[in-house]
Amino acid sequence: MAELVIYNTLTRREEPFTPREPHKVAMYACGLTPQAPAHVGHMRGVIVMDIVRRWFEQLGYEVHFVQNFTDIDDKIIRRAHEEGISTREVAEKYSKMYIEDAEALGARLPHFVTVTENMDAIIEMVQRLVDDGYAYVVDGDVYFEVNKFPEYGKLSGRSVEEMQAGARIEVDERKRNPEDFALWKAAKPGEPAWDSPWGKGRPGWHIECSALSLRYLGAAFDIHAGGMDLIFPHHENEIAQSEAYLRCEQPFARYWLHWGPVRLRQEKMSKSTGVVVPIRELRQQYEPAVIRYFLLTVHYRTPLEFSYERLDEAKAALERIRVAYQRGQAFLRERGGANADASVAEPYLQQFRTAMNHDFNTAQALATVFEVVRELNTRLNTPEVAVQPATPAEVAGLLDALHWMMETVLGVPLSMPVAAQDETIQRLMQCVIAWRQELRARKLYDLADRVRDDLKAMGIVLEDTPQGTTWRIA
RNA sequence: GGCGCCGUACCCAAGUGGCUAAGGGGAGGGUCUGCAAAACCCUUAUUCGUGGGUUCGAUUCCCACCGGCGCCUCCA
Repeated sequence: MAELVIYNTLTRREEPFTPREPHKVAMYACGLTPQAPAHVGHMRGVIVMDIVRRWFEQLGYEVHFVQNFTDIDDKIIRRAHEEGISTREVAEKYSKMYIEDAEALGARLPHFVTVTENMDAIIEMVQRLVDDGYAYVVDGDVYFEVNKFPEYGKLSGRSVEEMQAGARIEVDERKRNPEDFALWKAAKPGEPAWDSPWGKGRPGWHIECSALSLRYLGAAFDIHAGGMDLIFPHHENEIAQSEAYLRCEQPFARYWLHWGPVRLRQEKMSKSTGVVVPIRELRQQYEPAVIRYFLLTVHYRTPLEFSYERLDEAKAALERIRVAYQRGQAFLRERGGANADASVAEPYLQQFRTAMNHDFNTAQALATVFEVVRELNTRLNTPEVAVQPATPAEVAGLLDALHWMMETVLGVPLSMPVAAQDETIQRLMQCVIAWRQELRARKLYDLADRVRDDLKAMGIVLEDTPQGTTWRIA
């Protein structure tokens, strides 16, 4: 079987994946600052990482997946003022919302860690950077000195000189170089603050990810991930401070994985510009499985243009997969179960694995899913004519394959929405279908069609087949 | 100004130095059906932004140009 290949931002190449420790994967994703409701762009990261962890597990790895909440920073402080609650309450409120959204989309949760619970690790890290001469203290602030780290710029592919040429930021006079960044910020009056060797203050923006990932995963961990917009300066700074902290004896992280932005009307979805579709609102309009499917239709590094048309397409495509799956299940109910025969499904499983092994190419993997759907439908369609009439064993094998691809790997449920599973509704539908059958038998087609039309208007689809009438919620 | 990405059919979107350029949505035709729906079959890119170059051969590699986007400031 082909081995897993991952695109590594650090080398700008696809590389075969080799774990730090056999059979184990340690991975870290930069989480968010919980200070506003999450939008579709955030959820793309959630889904990408969920797929990555699931695929590693299928390959037999034990995965330790850590993600942070930056639960104290300037934006949280501002938000707390606006809402008239504490910074802690702000962080808890929006973290909770984020977790609910992630779970609704079928993501298994990472091991969440926060800044405020790990202040000791951060202070210890900053202290060593000061002691080793990588950082300097000014009026209670601590800055990392970029010039002390010769490899600065290796991730984003830029040099300090290039950046200075186009610098647009107002330079803090107290910094030795314009590119130096804060590891620790002295508290202003009234701000939440923690004791440190440099006085009361709080961590700078980048240090938390370094301190938390190294504390929970150790040096040279396998995967460090985030949105592409974090490559510079966030991840560049993380590498500098982390590898300086490790005294340049070990790399910080081994594979850097970045997913592409979600755009809306040709512009990146971003809180700062207000160009945003909150996932909360979208969940009112689309089944979470459809949203998840939509996010998987494009390779994770490609920018994804959000649109309701695309969501509707995703809905139709997912429905096609689900209807085939249900037909197969109905066939097995009628013909009796059988030990699954995987021989028909095997070539498709191979193809699917190849796609996933090629940098988690879900778009390509989905093409294989549809080939299984066609195989299944073809066999179920033509019982007498078929060269290869469907056997329960083969159908069971194809259904197993479909289930594994969609639910186990891609995390998209094949079952219909819960209403269809309600027992009362099921009995009711049986009655309605029986009545309508009677109307059809008496050739009262106008009435039979009215029943079907009325149900359609309610979102219930009736389909008459040679085996009887089926129904589903559209 | 610097660094980088992208441009594949009506729409979305994989992909490869050379076999028929995946798949989905949509549209048209057919089979089946009381009619629908679903499903299946056929049709929808002699061609992969434009112009050069490398090569026996390029959509795929290189250069230029045109168009779109991201980062360089908080950002997932």
